[in-house]
Amino acid sequence: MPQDLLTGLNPEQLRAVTWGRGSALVLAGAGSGKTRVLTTRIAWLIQTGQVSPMGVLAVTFTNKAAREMFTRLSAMLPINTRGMWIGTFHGLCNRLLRAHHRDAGLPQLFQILDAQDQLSAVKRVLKALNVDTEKYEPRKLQAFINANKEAGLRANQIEAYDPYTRRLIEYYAAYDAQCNREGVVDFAELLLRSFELLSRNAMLREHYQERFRHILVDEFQDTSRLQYDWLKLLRAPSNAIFAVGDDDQSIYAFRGANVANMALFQKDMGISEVIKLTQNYRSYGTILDAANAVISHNANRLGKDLWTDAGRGEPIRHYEAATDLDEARFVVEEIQELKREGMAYADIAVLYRSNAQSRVIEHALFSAGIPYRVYGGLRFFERAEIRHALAYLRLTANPEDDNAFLRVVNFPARGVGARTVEAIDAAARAGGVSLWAAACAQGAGKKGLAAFIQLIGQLRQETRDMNLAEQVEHVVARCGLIEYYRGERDGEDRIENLNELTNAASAFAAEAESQDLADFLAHAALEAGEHEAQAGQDAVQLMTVHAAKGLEFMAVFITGLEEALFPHENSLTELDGLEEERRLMYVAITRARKRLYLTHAAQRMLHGQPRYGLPSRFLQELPAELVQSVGGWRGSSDLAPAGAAGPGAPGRAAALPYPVGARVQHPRYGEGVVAGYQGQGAEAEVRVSFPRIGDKWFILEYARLTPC
DNA sequence: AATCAGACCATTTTT
DNA sequence: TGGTCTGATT
Repeated sequence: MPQDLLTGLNPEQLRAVTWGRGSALVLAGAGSGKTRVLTTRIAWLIQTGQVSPMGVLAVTFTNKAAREMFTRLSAMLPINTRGMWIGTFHGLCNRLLRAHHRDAGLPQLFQILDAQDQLSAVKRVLKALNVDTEKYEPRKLQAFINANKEAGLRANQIEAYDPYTRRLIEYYAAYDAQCNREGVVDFAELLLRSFELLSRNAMLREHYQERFRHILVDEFQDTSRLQYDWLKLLRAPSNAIFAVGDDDQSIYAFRGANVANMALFQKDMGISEVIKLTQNYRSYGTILDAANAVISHNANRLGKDLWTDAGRGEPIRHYEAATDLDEARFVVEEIQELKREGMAYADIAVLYRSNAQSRVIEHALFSAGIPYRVYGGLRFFERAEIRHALAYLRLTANPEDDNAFLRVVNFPARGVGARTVEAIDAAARAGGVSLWAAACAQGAGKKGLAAFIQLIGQLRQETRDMNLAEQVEHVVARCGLIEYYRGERDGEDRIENLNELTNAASAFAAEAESQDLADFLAHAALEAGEHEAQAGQDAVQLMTVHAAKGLEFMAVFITGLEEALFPHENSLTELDGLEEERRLMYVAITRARKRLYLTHAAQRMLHGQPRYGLPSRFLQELPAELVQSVGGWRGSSDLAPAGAAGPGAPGRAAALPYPVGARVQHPRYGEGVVAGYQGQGAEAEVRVSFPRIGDKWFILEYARLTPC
């Protein structure tokens, strides 16, 4: 009964869950029970008979969030949630396009290109057109295509005012033509194609509009222009969209996310009043105050402050490291202390702005014998051996798949060299046929190629009557990859992964109740799998701040809080870049439940060069009373940064007007940090590092520096 | 076909 | 600094 569902909700949550007046925008702060609200609302709508399970469309950004929703919903309602339309934008579009492939102009078994596949497809297009890839870089073209598709634009809809862009448009068109020819779609195409399908086909559109009485959107601040338009297309005027998001956690603008959709949504739907979830169930007061203080420096906000009734908690700890090594040492020592106090390693996260920062910390953790896990490596379905195996599988399903063909025609090596492939490619282009067809036409003579053609044909035959897991197992066993990796030095792991692929297939078959190879391949593309996980192991979590979004930890270290690093220097030249960096800081702070450490290093090795950074402005934006300094190199004389003791440095530190790392003011360049000294006596020079300007050398005697 | 040296580059990346 | 990519070498 409804009371059961609704007990334990706070007034804000209750209001959101039982919202009854059309579309709603819910501003859900970090840790405010957003997922709970979303799933409870779905359950409530169903339980009160306002909608049938089939009348709900719930959209998320990640597979993880979608799974979470399924799980919670199953726990709340005695219904079979399997057939419900809950999923990622891409997953749901895939579903839509499979169901209406004919109307969408796609083959029934269309393949999905992931980012890597797409890049190789782009390269092939450029090669076929004889384009100078120095001038038109494949990656740039890929980004151009995706950005435009995500804005809802086909090649012929883009306006160009310069010849360079006109060329890009031309290549975009050629790329789309190639994809159509090969029956493949990239990620952005899934969305654009289904958007076009629905906008062109009124019958279909009305059918789904009629069906989805309630549309619910998670992480609404991350929707792109096209995703928002897609949602609007699916909504009949009489139906409601329930959008949940947090503008303060919008950190993916660089990937096409458009926070402005939140304001636009209010306007489009005539929403006069935003529902705000501001009670936080994750962190102590001090941490929330810090988060509120930092984010209050942003100008363009819908506006909300988080609060808790959990009490103040501990102060935030700030450590000023001399160097990145010192920072890592501090992190390790504190982790050891936390462990001694009884905290599990897995409850501790070390966050950083960019991946390059992980190495020093990893090294320190490794040396100390502390188990750790780094997010952000290759995921299961992205590994080379898995992609090879999938390519064989794709060829058994559809030999015309040129991407797959090229990937494995000579892997493992079977004597099909570049010349042969070149010839096949030329023949295919001349005849307007697939590489497979061209290979079959001329393959008889060439030994290796004949073997390949025979192998694929054989695999095709043999797997015809097998179930999914058997197919995968058979292809993996027979395609020659196992033998190849057996001969490799570190091939055992790869063989293990290949065997794991069979398990992945049976797990998929069970979960999705599908024995369809195409479904499995789509799954592999859409859900690349867990990040390098050793699940169950008690290990410290290392990740970028981006990767930490949505997660929480008892203790969090935010490292590298230096100007030019966090906020990142590149962001300062981007439109609203600094605000996005600040939101990133906000996300980072709100990951911590109990204890939060902030660290920065006066000197850090970057690209093989020492860099001297000022403390991040975000540190200054924190109210001093929330932060407790836990020491650092300034406080103890034995921790001078490496730069001070190098060859050429003056013999006696006392003779120096400023210690290395001191903040100084220059009349021309502004505020900087003393980075080092060189030379003696009258020739002594001082190096000062200025943010955004770089390092400058001054003759010590004449340098117009003042301490600050 | 595989290995190696040198060039080049270096924010973040749910799908 | 170190990872990746390319082109030359064997």
